[in-house]
Amino acid sequence: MQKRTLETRARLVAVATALVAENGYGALRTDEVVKRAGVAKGTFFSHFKDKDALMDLLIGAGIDAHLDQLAKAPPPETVEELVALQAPLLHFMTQERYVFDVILRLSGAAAVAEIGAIATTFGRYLDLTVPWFEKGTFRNDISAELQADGMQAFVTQVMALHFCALHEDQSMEARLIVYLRAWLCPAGGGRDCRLP
Amino acid sequence: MQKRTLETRARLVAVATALVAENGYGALRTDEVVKRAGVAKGTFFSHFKDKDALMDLLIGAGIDAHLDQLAKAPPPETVEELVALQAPLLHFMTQERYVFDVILRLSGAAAVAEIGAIATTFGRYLDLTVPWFEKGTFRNDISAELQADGMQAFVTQVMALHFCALHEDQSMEARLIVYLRAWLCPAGGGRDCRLP
DNA sequence: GGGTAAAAATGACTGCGGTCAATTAAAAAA
DNA sequence: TTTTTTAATTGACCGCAGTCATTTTTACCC
Repeated sequence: MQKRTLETRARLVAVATALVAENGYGALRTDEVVKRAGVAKGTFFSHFKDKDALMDLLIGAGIDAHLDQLAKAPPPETVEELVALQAPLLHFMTQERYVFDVILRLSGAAAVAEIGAIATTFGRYLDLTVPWFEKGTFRNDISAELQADGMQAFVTQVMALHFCALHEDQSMEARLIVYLRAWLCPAGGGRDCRLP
Repeated sequence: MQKRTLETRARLVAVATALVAENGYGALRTDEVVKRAGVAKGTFFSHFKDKDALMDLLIGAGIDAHLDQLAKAPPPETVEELVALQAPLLHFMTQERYVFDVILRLSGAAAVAEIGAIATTFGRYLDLTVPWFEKGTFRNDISAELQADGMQAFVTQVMALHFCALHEDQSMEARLIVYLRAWLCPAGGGRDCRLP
C-alpha cells in the first residue's frame, strides 16, 4: 500500500464528513465527494466497495462515539436510567430516516469475513450491556446475554415505530420504558425485581 | 376513473407477479414490466408512485395470505405452537434479503393518510395476535397488546439475525422460542405460566 | 539513471429508477 | 355531431450509483 493511497482515502473521508455536516447523510452524493476531493469517480469506488461502505464508516464512527459514553457510565440500576443512558444513541440513529435504513441494512455482517463498522458496533453494544445484567439487578431467571439481546430487540422496535406516522403520539423514551419494564421487571417488580 | 385505467393497472400487476414468480422480487426491473405489459415507462409511474409502491402491493398480498392462515388457526397455547404457527410467515418475509429490506422500509406508514399494504398487514398482525394473549394463557401482569407488541419485536429481531453471517448457527424458530419463552413465560413457568 | 512491474487514478460509459412537457384518447357539454 | 374539458399515455430525458479498459504514478531492480 502506497502513502498516496492513505492520503486519497483520508481526503475522501474528510470531504464526505464535511458534506454530511453541511447537508446531512441522505443528501450525500458520490459525485460531490469526488469533485471536492479532486479525484475521479472511479477512485472513489476503488477505495470503497460502494456508497454504503462509506456510510458504514461515517455512521459507524458516530455510533462508536456514543458507545464510548455508555462505556464510561456506571451500570444503570433502574429501567429509567437504562433508557436515559441510551437516549443520545437512539436519537443519533434516528436523526434521519436514511441513517436508520442504512443501520438496519448494515447491522448484520453479510459474511463473516467482512464485518463492517456498524455491524461491529452492534457487537460492541452487546459486549457493553451484558455486564449491566450480570449483577442481578434485573432478571435472574434468564441469562444476562438474553436480557441484553432482548433489550436490543426493543430498542430497534422503538426506533422503527418512531418513523411510523401511526405511532407519533409517544416518545421513543416513553415507549422503551414500557417495553423494558415488561422485559426486565416482569410481575410488576419495582427497581429490585429479581426473579423468581 | 376510466375503465382503461383499471385494465392497465391490472396488466401491470399481472406482469409483475409473473416476473416475480420467474426471477424473484429483487430481480424485478420496471423496464421489463412495462415492456411486457406493452406500455410506456411513464405509464407505470402514473399508476405507482415508485417501484416500492408496486412491491408494497405484491409483498403485502403475500403477507396477507399468510395472515389468513393465522386467522384460521385456533389460538396457540404454548410458545412452541406460537412459533410453529408463524414459521411460514417468517420464511416468506425472509425468502430474499431484498424482500426483508422492503418490508422494514414500508412497515411503518410514512403518513397517516398513506398507509400502504405492508403497513396495514403489520396492523392486522397485531389485531390478530392480541386475542391470543387475552385468554390469559401467558402473562397476566402486562396487557395483551404489550405481549403482542413485544412478540413482534422479537420476530423482527429473529429475522434480522437470520441475515447476519455471525448468527447462522441457529434457526429462526429455535431462536424465537428462546426469546418468547423469556418474554411470555418469565420465571421459568411451564406452559401455564400465569403471573404473578 | 533507465527499465519494468505493480499499484493507483482516470473518465467515458452503463444500468436503472424516476420525471415531465407534449400527445392522444375518452367523457362531457354545446 | 362538433367542441371542450378532463384523464391517460407517451418516450426522450435526467440523476446518480457503479464499472472497466486505459493511462499515469510509484516502487523496485539491475
